[in-house]
Amino acid sequence: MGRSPCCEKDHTNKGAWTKEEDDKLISYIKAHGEGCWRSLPRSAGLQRCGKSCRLRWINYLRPDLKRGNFTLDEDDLIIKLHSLLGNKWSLIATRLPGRTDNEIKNYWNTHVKRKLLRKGIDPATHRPINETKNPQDSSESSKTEDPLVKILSFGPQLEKKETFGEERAQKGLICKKDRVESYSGRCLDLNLELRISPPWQDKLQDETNMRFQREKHLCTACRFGLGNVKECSCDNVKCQTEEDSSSSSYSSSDITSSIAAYDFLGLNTRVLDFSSLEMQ
DNA sequence: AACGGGTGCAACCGCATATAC
DNA sequence: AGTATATGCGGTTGCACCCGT
Repeated sequence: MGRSPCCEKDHTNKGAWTKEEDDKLISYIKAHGEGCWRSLPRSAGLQRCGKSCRLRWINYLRPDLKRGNFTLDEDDLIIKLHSLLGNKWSLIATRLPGRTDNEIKNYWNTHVKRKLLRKGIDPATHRPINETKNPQDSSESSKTEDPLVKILSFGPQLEKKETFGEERAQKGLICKKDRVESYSGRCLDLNLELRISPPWQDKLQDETNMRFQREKHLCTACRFGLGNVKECSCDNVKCQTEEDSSSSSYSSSDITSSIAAYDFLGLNTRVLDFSSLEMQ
């Protein structure tokens, strides 16, 4: 025998939460903290299943949630992160404090998708729509001169339900060399189920950290390496100059530029340095 | 004022993985 | 070791609201 059931499904409410239910949940979690969703409903006097309580708390009641419209910066970041991570909403949410995966997912489906389509970009592939229609042209498309397209096409499009580490390891496709080489390509071996290990190359780490500090002061377009194109909303000369010097390193195909590319996305390598991650 | 279509978002559903028994 | 539930995640749905006719 396994565990006992978490709740009696016959006696649970469904649908919209009432103010009273919200209050009960909030006061219970304030007193006892999050977790143990299984026993929470009964202890809190709620006729809901634990799963529903968890969802309500995480997506709506948590005090640290940032309500209101998404800012342009958040907008950009979501697009860039999605180009890297695909529909990994929870992962994307970790880079947007105060936003939940559900909120980002909804925002993506209702706003961002449409916005990208209007710009002629396929939201699924982050490539121009006419290019997406002809997938065998991928080698050609990588030669595009448009830096926006370059960056957007940089990340992998994750296949649904694919467990990168496991599947690729089984196929014998992954080794450290492969991972390093993939940085200069399309990051096909980006493994999201990794564990963190000490920095793999300190010098590189320092450089990217310094860069991150500098770029905190730049506009979004410049942070993403677009300072010398139309997308730059920053009229700061210093910003433009810095971008000029950095974009050259970005265009090279070595690993330094690739990791720098991640930093353009605000993915400070202290948090998301794939080079320092190991396969499970 | 009534109606219908479009939109946004909270909540549900089903699945994969982790974990307790 | 095997089984069943808990948890977490992404996809989908349903409803309230808005707006144009």
